[in-house]
Amino acid sequence: MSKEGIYVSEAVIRRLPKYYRYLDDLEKVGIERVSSKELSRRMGLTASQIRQDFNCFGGFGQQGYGYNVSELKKELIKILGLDKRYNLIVIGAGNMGQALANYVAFEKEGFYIRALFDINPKLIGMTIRDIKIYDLDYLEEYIKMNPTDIAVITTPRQEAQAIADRLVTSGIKGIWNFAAVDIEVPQDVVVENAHISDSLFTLSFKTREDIKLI
Amino acid sequence: MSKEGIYVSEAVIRRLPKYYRYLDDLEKVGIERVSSKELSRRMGLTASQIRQDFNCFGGFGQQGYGYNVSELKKELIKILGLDKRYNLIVIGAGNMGQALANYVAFEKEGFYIRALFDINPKLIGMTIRDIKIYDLDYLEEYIKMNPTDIAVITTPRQEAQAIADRLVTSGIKGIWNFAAVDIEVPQDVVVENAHISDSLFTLSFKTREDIKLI
DNA sequence: TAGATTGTTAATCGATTAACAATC
DNA sequence: TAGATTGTTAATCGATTAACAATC
Repeated sequence: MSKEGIYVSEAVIRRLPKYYRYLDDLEKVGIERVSSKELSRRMGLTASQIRQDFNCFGGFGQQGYGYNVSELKKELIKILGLDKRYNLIVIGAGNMGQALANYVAFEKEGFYIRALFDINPKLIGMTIRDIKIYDLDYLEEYIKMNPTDIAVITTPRQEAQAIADRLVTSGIKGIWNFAAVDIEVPQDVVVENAHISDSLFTLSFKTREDIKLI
Repeated sequence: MSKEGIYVSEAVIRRLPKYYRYLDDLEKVGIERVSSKELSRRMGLTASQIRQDFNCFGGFGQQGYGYNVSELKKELIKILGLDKRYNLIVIGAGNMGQALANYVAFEKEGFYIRALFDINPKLIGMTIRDIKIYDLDYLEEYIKMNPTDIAVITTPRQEAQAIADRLVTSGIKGIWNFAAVDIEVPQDVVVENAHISDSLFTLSFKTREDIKLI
């Protein structure tokens, strides 16, 4: 962990939440230690890969013993940034926006949805679990007054880029994008796509009987 | 396209829906032809990769011309299996299940949600856009009487594996899994995960300032 | 101590990129 | 025809896997 930063490939990043889930499960059933071999058996990865992945962030294991489950889980929490609290806003209070606002489990991990925004007059003023739905016009002013870490875009795809531009101008550095479109942002802004229709199309592709996966 | 099947890597598969989206956009703004170079500029891929990807499925282009947008889009529809209709059922009529049932756009691509299932007596009997919520006990009988292509799991994670087992026993071959857990199924059943909490954790990781992405 | 398992280096494998002949 | 761009082969790059010395 040099001071100049840790370099991590996308492939490793995608596996990190999965490690966290498995470690959490192991801890819940009371397992105290786990070897990379045992973890590889459970997760369907190779032991080599698991050790390589963890070693991006430092050596958390002990020769002859393996990894302490609780300790490793704690490390993963730190690595993923789940030891912090995040203020979220959701742009678009339709089906997906409301579903996210209703989903309480994110709070357990430190992600708090503080406000929703929409242009629909029928929605504006409503609350979901005490979370207010504001007029989209109020977006910039809201952000100015309320420090916000992550903005979630659940608008129709046509609106997504314009919203992203406004978010970027307002200083938002993390965008979780549910709109089925790739949005362009400056280098210092992180976009994570949750393209669920892409996921569905992938499934329909994989159910083709003439397709063999490599 | 040999009769023994097409072999496609996961990396290629993940790009297919993205190609489809971009081709759809190009068609919508009236662009008739596109070269791999132009498409690479728009999509942020290399032209080489685009040509390689398409050539998994056959040569759709023409030297000196490029690709005909509408034709290529049609090919992608066929490749992704979006020229067919799919009957879907959703297990779990909570936030996410209801949001999916309310999301009409999937129907335009051939995905029809036909029924929801839940154990909550307050939900059973309700309808969402004319889609009935059934008692989960009725799952097997429903599938027996109604040919179903894809089952969507939006239950709490603890229930997901048991549900998957029942779906597999009932002959379901495609599962779209929103539960934050990896489910085990026989080889001939396809699971596509929509692990949105993993996606959020990835975002929180990427917003760490000491992290450099490779 | 002996056995187990890590951290890490080296080897392999697969995916991406480059190059170019074929051809529209 | 000349220019453009594909389809495809070869070169490169990066990720995964294997191997093993270090050590608990």
